[in-house]
Amino acid sequence: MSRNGQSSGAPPSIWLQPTTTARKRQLERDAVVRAAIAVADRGGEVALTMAAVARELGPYTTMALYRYVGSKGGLIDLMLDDVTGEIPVPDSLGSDWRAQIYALASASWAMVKRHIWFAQLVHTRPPLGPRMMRRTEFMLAVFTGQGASLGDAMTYAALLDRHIYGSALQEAEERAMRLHFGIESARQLTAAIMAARERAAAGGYPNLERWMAAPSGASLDEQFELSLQFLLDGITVRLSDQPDPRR
Amino acid sequence: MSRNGQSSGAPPSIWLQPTTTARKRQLERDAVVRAAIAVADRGGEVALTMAAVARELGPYTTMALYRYVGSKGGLIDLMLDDVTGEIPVPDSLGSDWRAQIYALASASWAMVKRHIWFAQLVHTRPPLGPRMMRRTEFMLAVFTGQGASLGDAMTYAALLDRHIYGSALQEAEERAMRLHFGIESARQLTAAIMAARERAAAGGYPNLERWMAAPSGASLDEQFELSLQFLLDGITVRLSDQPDPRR
DNA sequence: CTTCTTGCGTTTACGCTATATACTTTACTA
DNA sequence: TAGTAAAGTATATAGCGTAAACGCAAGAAG
Repeated sequence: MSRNGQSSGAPPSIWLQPTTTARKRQLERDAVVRAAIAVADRGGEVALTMAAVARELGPYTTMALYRYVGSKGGLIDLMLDDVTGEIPVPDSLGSDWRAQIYALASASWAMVKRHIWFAQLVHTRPPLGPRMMRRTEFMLAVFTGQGASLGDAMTYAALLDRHIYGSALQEAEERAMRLHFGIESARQLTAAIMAARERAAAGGYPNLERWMAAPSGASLDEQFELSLQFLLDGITVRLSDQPDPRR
Repeated sequence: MSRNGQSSGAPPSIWLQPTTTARKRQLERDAVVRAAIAVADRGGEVALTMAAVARELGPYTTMALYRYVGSKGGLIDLMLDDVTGEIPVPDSLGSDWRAQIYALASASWAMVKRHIWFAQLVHTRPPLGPRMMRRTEFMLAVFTGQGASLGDAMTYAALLDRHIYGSALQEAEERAMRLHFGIESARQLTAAIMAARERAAAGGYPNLERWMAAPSGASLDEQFELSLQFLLDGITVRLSDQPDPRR
């Protein structure tokens, strides 16, 4: 009943399985992952189907993919880890912890904007890929290097990731909604906005209506930056409250 | 081709359609929504299928639901708005803006913890429900009342919601993963953790491995609280930098 | 009281998804 | 050259959302 190592249950996370025996022609796996990324970059999470990936690869059937990625979940694991590799992670700790963390967060933000599907999928799989672990390890090293306990370090790392991926999710879903709803043409867009605005007016929401009439405020990039600084400020205070920079 | 009002395109958001003519026996809609919420509360997003909702209602077929909610998307709209109604929103502005926003954020957090599916679904639909609009309107009123521009007010509101829903998403997905992977029994859980930990050790991630060996740090509730305070601190500074509390 | 209309709920059907299983084909190795 | 292990295909299944057509029951109109 069980397919391998793990005692039983259900699909046991591709990271926990032995590396594919890789006997004869290991020219694929990477190609499959690359094709899947291309498909998802183009159409987001909804477009990522096994059939679409096979089509992207050319002369292959859907089932051929299963030889290389085990399941769709496994493919997603590989995709997530692959693009996480686009984020540069320093090899050693620098003198300015905040600058290093800021750079990591910014690079992460740039990556998730390139790959709109990332934020939609990252929450659905355990983050056990080597590059994802390396990235987390770096953050932990930075914070513990500043005297934080391991628990606090993980708290800070999680808090920053939540912000990065949360912001990306917002952008991704907005884009998806714009595609998926009938809002291709500008005419339909304004029509939809006007209808929503009327609802706001009728319901007695003056501020909301005013905003819908003329959406204003920081761009998502600026919002990202702003919140990031808020969070880094908070972490800074907590780190300096630390009894003593130890180890 | 088009079903009603809106010129064309695709499912035009249930909020923008005329309220159902409500001629003969309008005993349902609410019952459908309640049943759907019950189903999703139990099994999360993945369990929310039209068939499951019909089964929950008892003697109805799947297709019967479509008379009342138009589509699955429409049902989700109604569910999201319904539970948003569980968040108390003050009728007027108090003297302590931070306390009011804090209370709203805390109540929102409590709600999304009760309804694990909320964070998974809120990003997939435009937030046009009356109760969602009312909640947003209140936040805008608070911040503009403190002298913020409308754009800044929306920025702050969005930033807080991102944190609330992002935190909820993390909790929801962790729970979903625990259910969906073979981690029903404690034995399997520890086995999975140990395997992951070995990967961390092999990869040379000492901090990560140490943390996996003995996960520590703030609970998700404490993390939520911590980040919330960071964000409120940041907003406070920005509000007090405002030239003058106007209007 | 009878006929007409209207809308509820069901039935049937379609296209799409992931993927288990069994098969054929290919290519390297002994 | 024969044997074998892997690559890729064909087929089939269960579940999903939902379009379309239908039977039926209840209120309105004559």
